[in-house]
Amino acid sequence: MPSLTVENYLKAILQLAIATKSEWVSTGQLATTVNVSPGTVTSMLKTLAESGLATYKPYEGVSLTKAGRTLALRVLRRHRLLELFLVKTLDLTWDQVHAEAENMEHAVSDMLIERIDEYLGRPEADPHGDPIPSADGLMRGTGTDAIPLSSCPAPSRVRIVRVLNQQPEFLRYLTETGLEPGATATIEQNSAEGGLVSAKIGKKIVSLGHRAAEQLLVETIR
Amino acid sequence: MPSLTVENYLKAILQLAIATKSEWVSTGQLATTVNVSPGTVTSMLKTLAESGLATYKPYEGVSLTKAGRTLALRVLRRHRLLELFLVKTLDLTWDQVHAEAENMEHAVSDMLIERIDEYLGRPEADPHGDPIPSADGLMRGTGTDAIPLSSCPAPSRVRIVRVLNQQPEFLRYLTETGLEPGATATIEQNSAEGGLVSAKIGKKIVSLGHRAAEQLLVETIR
DNA sequence: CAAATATTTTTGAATAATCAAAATCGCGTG
DNA sequence: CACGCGATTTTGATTATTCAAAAATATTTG
Repeated sequence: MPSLTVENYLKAILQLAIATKSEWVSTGQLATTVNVSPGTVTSMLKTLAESGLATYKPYEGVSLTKAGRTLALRVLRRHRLLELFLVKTLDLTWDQVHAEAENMEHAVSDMLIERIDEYLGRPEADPHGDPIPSADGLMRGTGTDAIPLSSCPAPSRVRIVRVLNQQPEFLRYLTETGLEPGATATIEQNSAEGGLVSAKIGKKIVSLGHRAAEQLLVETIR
Repeated sequence: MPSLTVENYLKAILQLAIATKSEWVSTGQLATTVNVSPGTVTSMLKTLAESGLATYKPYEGVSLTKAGRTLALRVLRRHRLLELFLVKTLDLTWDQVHAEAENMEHAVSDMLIERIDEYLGRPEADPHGDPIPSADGLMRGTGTDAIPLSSCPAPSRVRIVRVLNQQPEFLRYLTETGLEPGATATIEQNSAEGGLVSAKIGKKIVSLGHRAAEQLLVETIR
């Protein structure tokens, strides 16, 4: 069984690969997200390569092998099901569950995860709208036609489907302003120059900088 | 924060101290329950002593300090609340939850445990009848007047309150025979010579060897 | 009470994960 | 195309946890 550390590296590689839309991930990126020094990453990459979990090309980067990807998806699945489970059973808020699931994801059995999946009715996404990989190791619809709020044309109506940033402060801000997955809003203004988007949500108008708006994926409706 | 390993040693010391009704625990006992070699235990005991979590006397054994005991009780509390939580929310059986909680107990925050405690209505015991230490670090009523089934006089009526052995096979056997906490039974026979106890539970008569009957704590009723 | 036995500690070594700092590599610019 | 800078890898060490086997200490027994 892979150690907690290995699981974390694999998960980080997968998530970076998805975020950057590139199969290969650099040592530096990994060092930052796993929060260790670059040298540590290098030696871990050799270990992963030896275990057949990743392909490592010095000075190039890493990519996951089939086995590595499967493992990483399993970790992600555990993480996301746990998040949703905690929200549903204990009413934790979506800004609390990420950190909690981060620890628990390495400590739960497949059997428990299966039970949770069943209990939750085989959900497709976690509280942030992130897709939950299926038990057979497939990443499901990555919010197929979802686009960043930052790139929505000025007069349009959208539904928020996913939030990419998991920082508690950010999430709490979204809750305050009503910008949660499932909510619908009308884009009133979107100026590239000013770098901000204004949307009417309920009766209020909310403005967000593009930096923040990029973290919200939405679907256009009607 | 104490490592997972340290937490496990502390928990084991506490449980052995309780089980043997002696403050001091020997290196050998610990080695067996933690499942490492005796030499490993010796070195860990020095570490625990240095951290102020235990008092170590070479060739004598260890005992927990106030700080060590508090920490150990917190681990036990997490373990037992998790067990009950899994049974209540996901319908796991009592023979499944021990192993699961064993892993999870090191990966959940105090906040989560508090939520679980609240959700469960501040329970006093886990599914095996083991008392749940309180949030302020006190071990509550250890089944005060409970005695081993093996020492129950022949004609008497008892209620099962606690099961000391957590092995899944044993627990499943108890479930099959109906010998679960809360159940009541009538002792029909108890012979020291034959080393077995027979009890009528519902309409059936169940016989148990003394070895097994020692693992069941009961209260005399009526 | 001394020899045999059991328990505990010491010793020497291994593994996993990490760091800081030195050495190396690769690429863009003048 | 050489130079230099930023990214990456190496090197040398450290910490935590573990083991097996040797040495030391306790305990039991004849």
